[in-house]
Amino acid sequence: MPRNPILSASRIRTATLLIIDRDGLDGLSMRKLAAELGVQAASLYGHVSTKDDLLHEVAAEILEKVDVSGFDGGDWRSGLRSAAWSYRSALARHPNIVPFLAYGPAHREASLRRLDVVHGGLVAAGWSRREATMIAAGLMYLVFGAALSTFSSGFSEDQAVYRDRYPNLDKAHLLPGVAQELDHDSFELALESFVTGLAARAPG
Amino acid sequence: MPRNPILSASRIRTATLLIIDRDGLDGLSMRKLAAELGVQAASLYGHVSTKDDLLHEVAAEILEKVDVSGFDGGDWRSGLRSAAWSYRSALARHPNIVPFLAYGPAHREASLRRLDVVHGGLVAAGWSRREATMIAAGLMYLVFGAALSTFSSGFSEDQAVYRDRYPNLDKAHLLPGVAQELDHDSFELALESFVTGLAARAPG
DNA sequence: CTCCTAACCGAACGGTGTTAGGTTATCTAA
DNA sequence: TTAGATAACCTAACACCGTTCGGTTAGGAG
Repeated sequence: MPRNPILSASRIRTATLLIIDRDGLDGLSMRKLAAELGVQAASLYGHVSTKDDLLHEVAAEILEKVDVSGFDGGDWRSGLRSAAWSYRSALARHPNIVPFLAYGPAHREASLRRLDVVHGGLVAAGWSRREATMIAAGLMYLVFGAALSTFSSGFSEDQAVYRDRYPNLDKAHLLPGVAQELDHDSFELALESFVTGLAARAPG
Repeated sequence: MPRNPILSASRIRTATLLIIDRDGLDGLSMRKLAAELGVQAASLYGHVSTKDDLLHEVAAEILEKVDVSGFDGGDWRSGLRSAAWSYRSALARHPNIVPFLAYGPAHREASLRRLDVVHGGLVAAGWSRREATMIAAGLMYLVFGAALSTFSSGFSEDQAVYRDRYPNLDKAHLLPGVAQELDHDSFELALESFVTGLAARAPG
């Protein structure tokens, strides 16, 4: 093999995610990514077919960390809960890539594989195949919705603007520290309500 | 006034949405938009400050159609339900813009105004301010999550690929016609479960 | 009839993703 | 030891992008 490479698909993915986390999705360009790796932009194309493709690979890597093993033992409620929290924490770690994930999250290989496990667990618990599909879909709604409509990000504009304009709205979320806790508790409430509501019509 | 204008902010917004619906978010460029309006790209900047700004205006126009008036009379359950369905139908009409909406949906003027109404309705029904905030957040999770993780879009690749790979997954969603119905029913199940679960811990 | 000015245009700037073709360093084979 | 092969990177360019600058022009106001 001629010359030992300084680039690799994995190193490129890592640098990509680093830039996205630091500079946002719009802050990522192939030239900047190349510079980060000490290389010219064109060199990246020996390891990556396309910027879009690279982003999909990074997305897959993130979703690969989602753990649905909580579904194997125990009842479907705790399985659903642990899968949801695992999804949430995986996405919350890289909030800037979520708008990209919005291009069809349900169709990703890594996501489908996990949904398949969830589906299997639900059917094993007595739900019909169709119900299982719909419950899994509801899980995705919650997880991806929570990932992108967090209150905590970018709410720091001018608090005075909000004060008078929305008389009913709780202003607690304007404080950065509180916002994060509110995000967490809101997700918990939504998830628990979802599971409780499901249990009300559960089989067996 | 010299010369009667062929451009207007409203006409530009309409054409923008038309292109997004037809060609997707990536298919929108200022030059193409100008061509659609029979004009040069530079001319747009007399009516629009920035492409990003234009997209936000279009987003606002879409969200402006969301109706939360169902919250005024009746109990909080039906209010929540009607608001959720109104959100869903507004977003489902323009799925291609959803990835853009993912950049901080909770922070939009139009969205905040509606959330304020929802919040007020919940507090009037006896929920605490904090609970009301969290329930409204849960509503957003469901609505935006459903808007972007629909099963129905772009699932037509090669059905044979899916057949064997995900043994548990219900294959019903592979049929385009069924997919849309499945989306609808999944959202309904998630929403109803959410409301039912909430009711289990309702005040008054 | 003249002037003013809003509305649009032509051309350009810096930046983007991507490709074609050239260079170089190392490994293999003679 | 040397010749050739080739993987890995680079230089230069393409077409396109959002955006700005300085004209041009059409119509209403005096």
